[in-house]
Amino acid sequence: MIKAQRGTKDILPSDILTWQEIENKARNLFQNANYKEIRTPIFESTDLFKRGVGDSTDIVNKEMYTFNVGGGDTSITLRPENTAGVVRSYIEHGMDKLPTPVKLWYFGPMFRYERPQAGRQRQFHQIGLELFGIPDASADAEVIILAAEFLKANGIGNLVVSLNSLGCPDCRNKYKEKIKAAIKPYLENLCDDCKVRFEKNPLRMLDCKNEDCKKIFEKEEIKKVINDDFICEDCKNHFEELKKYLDKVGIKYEIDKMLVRGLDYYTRTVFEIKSTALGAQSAVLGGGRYDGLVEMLGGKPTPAVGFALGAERLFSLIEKKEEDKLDYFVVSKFQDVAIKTVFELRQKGYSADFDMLGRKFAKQLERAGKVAKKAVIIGEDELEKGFYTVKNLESGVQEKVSSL
RNA sequence: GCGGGCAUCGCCAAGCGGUUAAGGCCUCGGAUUGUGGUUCCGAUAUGCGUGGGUUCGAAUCCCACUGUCCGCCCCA
Repeated sequence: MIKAQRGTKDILPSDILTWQEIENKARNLFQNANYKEIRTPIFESTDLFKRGVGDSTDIVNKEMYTFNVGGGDTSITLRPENTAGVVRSYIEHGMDKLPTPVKLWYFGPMFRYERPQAGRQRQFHQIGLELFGIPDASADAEVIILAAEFLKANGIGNLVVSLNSLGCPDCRNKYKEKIKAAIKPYLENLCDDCKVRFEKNPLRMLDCKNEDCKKIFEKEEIKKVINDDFICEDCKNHFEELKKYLDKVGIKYEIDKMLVRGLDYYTRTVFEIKSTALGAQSAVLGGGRYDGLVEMLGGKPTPAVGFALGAERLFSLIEKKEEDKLDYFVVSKFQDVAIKTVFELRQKGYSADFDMLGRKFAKQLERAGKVAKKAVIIGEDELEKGFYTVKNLESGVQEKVSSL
């Protein structure tokens, strides 16, 4: 038997209403906020992700589905995330000529070759949005507010946003050097991963889960450097402004100096929303500002901010939507009459179905009782005298009507 | 890439070396040739993830593989 590939899942009819509900809520909320939906291709040039997501990230280094096509001279990759693709589209279609800001949202499958576990699949879905052209913290605030609103709309209450600022490239580089200087004496005691990170991407050391590394970062002298406000005046003001906006709207947040996201393109604001109900993969949603990405991918310098949300993780947190019963189930041994009646009911906008196997009366009614609110009964009497018997299947009350 | 648990019908699940592999749900048929959601009866795994092995005998023990779940890493 051929089975679904490892790390992929069928979304079955029993779950589809809940999925549709998630998508509907995103569509309503984001379109109300003047975001337009964009659908970009599932695969892109491998180069886009190498440059966009970053060569030093795990995503690019070991998790991409990459193929050589066209006789081996074209390398394509199944998108592991969608920001790079949306930015590519933004540049390619000259969206910088559109009124500022340009606000886009998306929903679709992403692909990462990882070991599946709770809350992690190889094909998974993300809902996200991107806002282009606004350097002011009001843009960061809007994006975070929409993220919180969206979760709230899905019944996730009491959420707290983890917030941090990574600074701009300038202050971040200075910060990196300071951290490296502080940690250097302990370099030998770090885990192997952190030794590599020390050179390639020192900030990601702070995310390390290794107990020995954690202990080192807990040391007073190092903690002081980490917690030191390294960011420049402009970045600091930007961050303060953002907090002010969030306070004004009443969004709860906590500053997490350790929050360092794993994609290279983030600048200044980064944020994450977690749930303890999810197990090890606790992040439901993550995002931040990426002021350098558009330029890095060949566009004009354009500030931007966005987030992405793991739809499967959200799905596991929310109450499942039950299927509604049909308005009518037509019960009759005359199949031609049944099919015509069902057709007419549907034309009037009712949901309706009938028995296609010519089962006997009791069985048809049994089915009706399971799937519908009302049964329309059409037998010899009804046919002859030209009326319908409508039975309310919840109350058992039955009445004769001349039309439906 | 590295640890640990688990794998019996569409779903849940008993079985723990010995003749025909419980049970429940769902599905299908009947009791009941026009009144269901209550009840009763019947049907549905020659097979227990796959391949080897141990044994007179294996779903039950051993090995390998595969899958899945949980964790590490990383991320949504």
